[in-house]
Amino acid sequence: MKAVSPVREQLLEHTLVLLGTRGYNGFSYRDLAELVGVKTSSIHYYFPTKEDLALAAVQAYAANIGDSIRALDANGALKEQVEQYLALWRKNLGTSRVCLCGMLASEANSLPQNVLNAIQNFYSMHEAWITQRLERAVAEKGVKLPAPPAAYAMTILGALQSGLVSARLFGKPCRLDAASAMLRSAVTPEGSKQQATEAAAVQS
Amino acid sequence: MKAVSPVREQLLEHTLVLLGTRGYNGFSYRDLAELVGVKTSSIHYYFPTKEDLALAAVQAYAANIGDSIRALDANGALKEQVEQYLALWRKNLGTSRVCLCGMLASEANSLPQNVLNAIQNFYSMHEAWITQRLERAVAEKGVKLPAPPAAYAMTILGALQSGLVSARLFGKPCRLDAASAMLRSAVTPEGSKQQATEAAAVQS
DNA sequence: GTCTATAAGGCGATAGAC
DNA sequence: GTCTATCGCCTTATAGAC
Repeated sequence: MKAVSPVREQLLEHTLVLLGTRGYNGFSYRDLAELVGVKTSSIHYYFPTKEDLALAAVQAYAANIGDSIRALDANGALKEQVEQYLALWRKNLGTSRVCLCGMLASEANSLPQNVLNAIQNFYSMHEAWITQRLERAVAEKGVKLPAPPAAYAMTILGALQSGLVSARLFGKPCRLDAASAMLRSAVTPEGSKQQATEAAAVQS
Repeated sequence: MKAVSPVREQLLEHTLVLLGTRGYNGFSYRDLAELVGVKTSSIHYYFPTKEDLALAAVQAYAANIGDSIRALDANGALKEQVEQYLALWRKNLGTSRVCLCGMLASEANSLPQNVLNAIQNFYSMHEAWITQRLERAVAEKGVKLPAPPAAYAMTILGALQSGLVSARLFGKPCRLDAASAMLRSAVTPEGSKQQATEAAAVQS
């Protein structure tokens, strides 16, 4: 059991929020210091450079979400797994935050390679998870997909990422629904698809 | 025929590049001034504040893409229209740029409402265009979509936006292909779908 | 570990000469 | 229209006291 610094924890926690709301180029050590109630020099004690801070934030975020996703595997049913996975995405709605890795991915040109690698891992983890569920849906339920599982997983992840961004842009949480419905209906056999497609209808 | 300032044009042109590569918080008046070969004070002459510059950039970008999209309507065939539309997206590949409006959408918390409104219009224009093509595909070719046209259009636009971001993140242009294939196959009747789905296969 | 103090430079923006 | 000069503030980062 490793000792943890509560200040370091708070710095990391608030960095997750700042990165999700404003992005890497959108916040400063001063912003973070004021949120935590320390001086900027204290941040440098834990995270010598801003890039170090970003790397730690991405790793903490990915580890956190990774744990949540692995926890879903405990429950057997495919539909429930997907439903809980989508609930993880919905948690961002109404918070003016988007996925931290989606945010930083769009700032790729401002970030060092080690941070980009960590973001790539996050993307790959999600795509692998979705791909597996799609393959199970095909094998167990005879579902017909409009594309191969890996390719379809990529578009679904992209649609979810963009869904959060556009939900925030328009101030309409329902803008995530279309992407959610896409994954949901992909693991639902033809017969029982009625409710899913109706839920996917988006009011303009 | 309104007289145009060549300096203003150059400023706008380079701003489109800077916004697409680094984002709103990722470049400065100094960066822009050096690219154009003027002093920063000259930028303020044309665009008093950075927000003015961003608004003009979004409007120019949207007008430009809007013209390109409306030009597609001249050709009749649905498949060719979609192919040319996808070619517009592919133009970003290999340039380290993503869609300017996708980029700024992820920086929404740093932007004033009038800029956000312009970005929303850009999104709505794309979704309306895609929706119309999907509806035509359904009506004329009896295509079966996995979701209602408007909802499916939203996910496709999101997948394209995210496709550019992830293609740049991974340095793999093929990461846009899955999203492209999705729209392509949506306007292709069942029988002739063979090539489309094969093209969508993405190597990890 | 946290602070004060400061370095060294970048930021958007403005005044006023030419 | 474009420049020089400058303002006031913010930025990341470091040195060294406590």
